[in-house]
Amino acid sequence: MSKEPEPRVDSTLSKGLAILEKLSSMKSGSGVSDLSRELGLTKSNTFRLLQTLTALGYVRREPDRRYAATLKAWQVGRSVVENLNLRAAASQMLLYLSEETKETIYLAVRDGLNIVYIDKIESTKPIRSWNPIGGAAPIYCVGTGKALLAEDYRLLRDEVAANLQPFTDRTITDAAALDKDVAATKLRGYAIDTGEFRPNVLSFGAAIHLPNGETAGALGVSVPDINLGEGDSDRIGALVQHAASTVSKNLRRL
Amino acid sequence: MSKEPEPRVDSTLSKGLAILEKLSSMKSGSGVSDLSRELGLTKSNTFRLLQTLTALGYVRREPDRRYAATLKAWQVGRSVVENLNLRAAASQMLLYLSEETKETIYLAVRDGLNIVYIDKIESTKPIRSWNPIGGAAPIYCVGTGKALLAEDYRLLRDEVAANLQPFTDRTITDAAALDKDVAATKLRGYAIDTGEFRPNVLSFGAAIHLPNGETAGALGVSVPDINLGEGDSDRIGALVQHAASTVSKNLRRL
DNA sequence: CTCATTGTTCCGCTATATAGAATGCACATT
DNA sequence: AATGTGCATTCTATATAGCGGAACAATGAG
Repeated sequence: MSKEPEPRVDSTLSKGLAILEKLSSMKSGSGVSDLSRELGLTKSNTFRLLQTLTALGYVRREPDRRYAATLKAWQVGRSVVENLNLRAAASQMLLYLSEETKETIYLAVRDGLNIVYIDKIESTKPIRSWNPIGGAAPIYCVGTGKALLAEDYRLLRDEVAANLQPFTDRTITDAAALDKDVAATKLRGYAIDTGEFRPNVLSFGAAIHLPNGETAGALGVSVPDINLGEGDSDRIGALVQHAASTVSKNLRRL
Repeated sequence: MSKEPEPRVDSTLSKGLAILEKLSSMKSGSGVSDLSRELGLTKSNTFRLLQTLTALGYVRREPDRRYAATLKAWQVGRSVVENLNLRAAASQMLLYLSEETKETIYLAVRDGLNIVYIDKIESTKPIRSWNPIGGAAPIYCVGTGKALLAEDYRLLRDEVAANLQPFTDRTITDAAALDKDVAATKLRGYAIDTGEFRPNVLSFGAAIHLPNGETAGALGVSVPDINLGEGDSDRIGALVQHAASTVSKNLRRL
């Protein structure tokens, strides 16, 4: 096996970010001792890093002497998304899809070999397909992901094909099937996931393009299979495709 | 002169976060040299920190060899907001409202087409308007709910309008009246419930916003109509509105 | 009043992050 | 081709920044 060059990481930075992540994921802050135990750091080390994070505004001391994450991390992260102001550009079409299908609508972008949901509208039907905003999924098994994969397939193929983990019994697990599926997606203009990530949850996705042809993201509809009647599949696919191309046109005007 | 405890900061951590912030604020990534120049760091230092950030998933190399922020920072920030303790941020203002009005004060968030009370302060007056913490109410007939409804009206209108159940003889039951009421709420800056959920129990509500304008929740005052004298309505409405905007500002500083 | 636990400070040592120079790459310009 | 420019990346010797551990303070419980 080829030896990876093994990236050199600054321990201070990674510990600091680990603390930040930990604090961000907790409802109410934590004390120094707890934190250090959970992260396997010494108390004094943890304390010092917390001081730094506090000075930088990422962490605040609660009146009860606990440490808690501030909204600064959120503001930083927000500016990342803002710089792709996709949400604004896509919101009307998400709404339209929601009204037309009454199912759960997602807006997603690619992040390496995953997709991340940056917006969604809940299904109004009792059975929901649940996925949080900010959640992630592998690019090769959900509708939005497959749409994005097809866009950059030459770039991504080898890396994706080398790592096809199964999530359900329908997940694509061999490169040949992947090739075929991507080709079908390109031909049809939108992607179909037949329950390849979550059992019995189907999804449809289509890509959104920037004016220069680059791929900006994808939107999709997620549907529990029992909600899907005869012919619904084609209808939803067409809706998704139309919505995505409309958003792409909107981006031109921005 | 008073000696400030002079916060001790870990330089590695602060430099790393500075890089992250910088990258997050740029539309398309940057090269090592540019970054180091803008931040006043050496190239090799910048390079090393970028390696670390990449290994931790906060930064990615674009195919054109530039470095760009991933959405990880955003995901971290997102979880801050999700775990954000609105109760803590709002508690002082709830108390203030309680002292000013002596009536029952509520803090609520939206959950689909209902609102859920996540905190309250009991009225000190003998006649109470009763609702438990954790209890729910339809979004279109109480003060806090109507404030939240007005925020996301485009998204919610059709669904809400399709299901207007009457609870009292004042409950809004047709879509036209709902439109009008929401418009009035928006104009006035706070919502009024004239006993539309419980007979003779009026309420007032105003929305709380995150720094980017997203709606975080709402707070409100509930008043039995016999407690309400001439002019009290305007006074309480103004108080509620002011309290909500103060909490919103608090969130900014968090 | 202990005793137990947490937050904070101090300090000497060494692993760590650093600066700066050297190397390697890609592409213009001649 | 040959040369030059600007970039990313690697190397290395050195100073110091960050580290662990233990001491100290401040709580709070029993």
